[in-house]
Amino acid sequence: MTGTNPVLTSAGYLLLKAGTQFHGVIDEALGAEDLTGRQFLVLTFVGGEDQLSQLELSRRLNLDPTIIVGLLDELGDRGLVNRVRDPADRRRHLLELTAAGRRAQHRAAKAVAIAERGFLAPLGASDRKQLRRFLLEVMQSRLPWLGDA
Amino acid sequence: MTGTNPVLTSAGYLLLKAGTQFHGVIDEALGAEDLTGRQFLVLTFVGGEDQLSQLELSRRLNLDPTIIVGLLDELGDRGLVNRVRDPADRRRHLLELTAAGRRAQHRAAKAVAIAERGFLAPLGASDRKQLRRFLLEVMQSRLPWLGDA
DNA sequence: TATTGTTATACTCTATAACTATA
DNA sequence: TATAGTTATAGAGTATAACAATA
Repeated sequence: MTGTNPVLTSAGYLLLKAGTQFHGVIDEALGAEDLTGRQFLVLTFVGGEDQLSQLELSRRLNLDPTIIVGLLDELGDRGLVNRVRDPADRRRHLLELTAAGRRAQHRAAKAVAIAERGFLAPLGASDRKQLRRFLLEVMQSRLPWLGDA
Repeated sequence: MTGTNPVLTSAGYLLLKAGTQFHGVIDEALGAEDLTGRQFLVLTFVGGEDQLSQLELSRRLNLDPTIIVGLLDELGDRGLVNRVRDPADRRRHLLELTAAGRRAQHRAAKAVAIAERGFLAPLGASDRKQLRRFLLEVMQSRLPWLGDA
């Protein structure tokens, strides 16, 4: 197709489309665990190193704090996440995974990894690694909690 | 940060975040042209090689046909796009850019290219090119109208 | 007086269904 | 009878503002 506008083969446009399409792929892959991509990220962040408050979680997910409430309500009802009052500052809720939450996160992470493999299948293993390095390079300054992973 | 979950440094997660963040960057860059990213893509597709109907446009943008209506109404009111009845099938509207529409698309494309440069600034020129090749490889089968650009 | 989390409300966006005109 | 485009409506998702409890 000779006349395709350069915009439509630019890295930026392809990045946008890859992002949205991969989002769909993820949500589908997580359907078996009855999780959305967003819920999976909540589990992942809550299960991470630093014990997060709701406000800190909202910043990492780039979501309004009011949205976090409903997310945690549901994951709490399903017995995957607990809210614990911070004894040092009783306004804050510290978040932690239950044992079931940890198991669900692990299963979901496997499903996501497989989906990612499938999505990137047109690339060979070393190209996939290099793509990851490029993206890490680009995003490092924009995702401060990555540190220098 | 030693304990960062591998999910958060995976190609897939970084792809998602890069996509959403770049979306924000684009919308901001296009603010000067008073266009959203979506409107810019409409102009770009309509200005492209094949003369599209609204239905075909909705497929390329992956948007419901009912959403296209409002988009074209506004871009039409602003004198950037025209709807022309297809003489061969009078149910269809063929879309075309006005002269002003073509100028707006060109200006916007420049702004977007600059924004993309900024977004990918952590990468050198040859890494940017390679990133684009990787993304093209991955997305080629998912964006059929790219052909083998 | 400021901050964390919560609730209620309003707004935006999208999906669904029904309609017109063409085929 | 099916399709392209349109309109109206309802639903989902989000942002805004106000509130209770802590600091």
